[in-house]
Amino acid sequence: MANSERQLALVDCNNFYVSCERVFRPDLARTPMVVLSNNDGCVVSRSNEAKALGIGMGQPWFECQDLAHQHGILALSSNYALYADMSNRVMQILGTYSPEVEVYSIDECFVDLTGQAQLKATSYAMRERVFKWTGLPVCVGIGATKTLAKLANHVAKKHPRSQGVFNLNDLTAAQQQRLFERIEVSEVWGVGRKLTQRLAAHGIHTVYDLQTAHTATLRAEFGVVMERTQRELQGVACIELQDAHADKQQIICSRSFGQPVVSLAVLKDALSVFTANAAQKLRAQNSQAAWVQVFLRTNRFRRDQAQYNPSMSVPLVQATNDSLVLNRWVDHVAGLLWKDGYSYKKAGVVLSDISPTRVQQMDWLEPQKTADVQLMKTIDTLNQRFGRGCLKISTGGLHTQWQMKQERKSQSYTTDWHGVPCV
DNA sequence: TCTCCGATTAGAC
DNA sequence: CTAACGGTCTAATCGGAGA
Repeated sequence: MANSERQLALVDCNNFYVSCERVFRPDLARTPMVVLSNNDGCVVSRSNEAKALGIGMGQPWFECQDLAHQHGILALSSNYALYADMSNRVMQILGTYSPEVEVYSIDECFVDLTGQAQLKATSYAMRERVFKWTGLPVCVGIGATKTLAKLANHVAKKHPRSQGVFNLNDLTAAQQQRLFERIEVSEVWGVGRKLTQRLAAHGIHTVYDLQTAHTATLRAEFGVVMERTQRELQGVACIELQDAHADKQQIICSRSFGQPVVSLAVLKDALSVFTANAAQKLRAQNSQAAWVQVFLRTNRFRRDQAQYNPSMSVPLVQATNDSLVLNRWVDHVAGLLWKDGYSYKKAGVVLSDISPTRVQQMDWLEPQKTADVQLMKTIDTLNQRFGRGCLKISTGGLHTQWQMKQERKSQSYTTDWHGVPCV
């Protein structure tokens, strides 16, 4: 097809968390293995061997016990410090291939290769360099739009013959049609479980069906998002690359508890740690929040237990990023929400109505306090140097019952000297 | 009836 | 022995309250 087409690559690491673990444990290269979510709850990354054995993405780990014992599947707790560090290395390498890149997630990056002289050679070289320098396998999908690049990446991953690189722009219209007729619509970026069902009700089952569906009807039934997706599948870019990473509009810190929480003191302890984390993220992007929400959750999977999932928001008179101020509100709200007699499984703090710290809402009644700004800076600096949680606001982290289970964590090979053999 | 805005939903990973 | 099921974020859309 036309060489005027945009050549947008999506580079995606294969089985990212598992692959990161294997870099430092080459002996596990053929072991069926998975990485678990927080609390060792669900499977969030699977080796090819684990996939082949039928372990599902997002499956609760306890459901896999039989299979795991039968086949000796290894499960590791997630080690985010390690994955973040490996991710940075990959992104840095990819950044050398184009000035136009968007780090889309921890293991994915869009790279605009339009106009590259040796496109094919470059794509393979990119892949080989990442592998050589980090030990991580990646696949490269290329298309004229982000949605097509994602789809191309799926093809590259699925078909070994592609050798890890697939360019949709190399296909004729007829070849593309035949390919799209064979890919389920659920593989399309933005089409999840619910939409797959609703699309099926309209006779749309394959990528080709969606690509060629009647646009006005699609728009009327499914809204703008689906129309954009269709346009993107047709090669019309509707979703632009985002250069700088925008400030977050909302910051959440929530966690499921290792043990159910049944006392207000323990809940407040957990919430104060969540608040400190959330506030630190806020300060890291030089923002302040004017809206604080607290929520509690009982265990929704326990049909036998009474359910209570309250949440409450408070608007602040003055936006702040001060952990102590925020924590006073969180603490207060927690007291209002709390009811004895329930077994709480999860809680969280949400900061929103976020603005840059420069913009200060004037308040006649309560003059702005600046004394604590220095204190917060000191806390952030110390925590950064000595590890998060080394310094915390007075009430947080004294109880341990609520803390999450992580019984299978690997060492932080790249970021932490502790546990690294000295010889 | 319209508009605004908080709550809910759906999706990604 | 039983029970065990993640965390953060965005954008669109829904729907109730008040104008």
